[in-house]
Amino acid sequence: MLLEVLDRQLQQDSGMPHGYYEILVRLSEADQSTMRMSELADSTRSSRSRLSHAVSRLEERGWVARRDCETDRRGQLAQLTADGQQALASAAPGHVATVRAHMIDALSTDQIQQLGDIAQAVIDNLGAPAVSAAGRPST
Amino acid sequence: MLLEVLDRQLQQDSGMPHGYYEILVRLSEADQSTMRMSELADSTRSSRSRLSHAVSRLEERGWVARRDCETDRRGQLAQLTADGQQALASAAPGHVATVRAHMIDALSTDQIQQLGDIAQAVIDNLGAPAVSAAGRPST
DNA sequence: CCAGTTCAGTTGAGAGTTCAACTACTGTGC
DNA sequence: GCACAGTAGTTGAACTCTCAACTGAACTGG
Repeated sequence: MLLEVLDRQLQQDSGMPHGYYEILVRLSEADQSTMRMSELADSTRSSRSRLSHAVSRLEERGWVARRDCETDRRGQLAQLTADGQQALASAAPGHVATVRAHMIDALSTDQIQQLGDIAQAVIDNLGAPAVSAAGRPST
Repeated sequence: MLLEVLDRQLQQDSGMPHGYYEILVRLSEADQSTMRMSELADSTRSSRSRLSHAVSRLEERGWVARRDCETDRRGQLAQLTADGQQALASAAPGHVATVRAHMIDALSTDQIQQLGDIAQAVIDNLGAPAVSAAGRPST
């Protein structure tokens, strides 16, 4: 719920779903502003399907262009366009501002540190166990 | 992203969007398992529109019934049905288990306490400021 | 009593996500 | 060389959410 609120704020602020935002960020960080679709999917932790749809929308907006991959004919490359860079540049400050305003500024330095540790602990735990709450002896 | 993962887990586990789950929970806690639509919307922090759609789906599944309000003819009452209680009962353990497995178990007692404090601080901060990150002097 | 406003809730369109096919290409083993 | 499995990516349907418009009912002032 806290999570939802933040998420919603982020989306509204930048005028795009933050999944899209992440795609643009990854691309902007990549060599030649270009990435393989699969890489992009993995690095944004989204399904291939989702990415495919998302890139289609971004393509419609002219922010990303698709090209064929020369070495693997199954492959597709997504490249950030000049317009896409523009869009990213104007969205980024809003994103950052919102996060700051709502989270960082609300917390003490200690709390930020703690939150980092907590997130890490949870993430570490996500991959492995999938434990049922029922049993769970000492282990 | 951490947030998304958790959210997705929750949804899958109980076989229903967790917004729906929350509706059922509120209703089950209410007197007569019945609430005014607006109350329900407020208490689940969802828009009236969203609630209206959601209750419609829940009604189709036979988990919730709508009735007219006797004192205010604009009003509608949502009531949890027997089937709805069933659905809730079978969903709840999964929900709880998932949260436990992925979050609670991963954290120390201190961290859980800290997380609570952090969430509270952020929430407290959400309502008021909406500060732009740029300026933000001492205030 | 009537116009104007506010409140309760619904509806429909548009957007994003997921899931389950599906196409097309690559790599492997015989 | 060929069947077969695996990989890359796309597509369409189903679902939920949001937003803006809309219906009906309840107040309020004159």
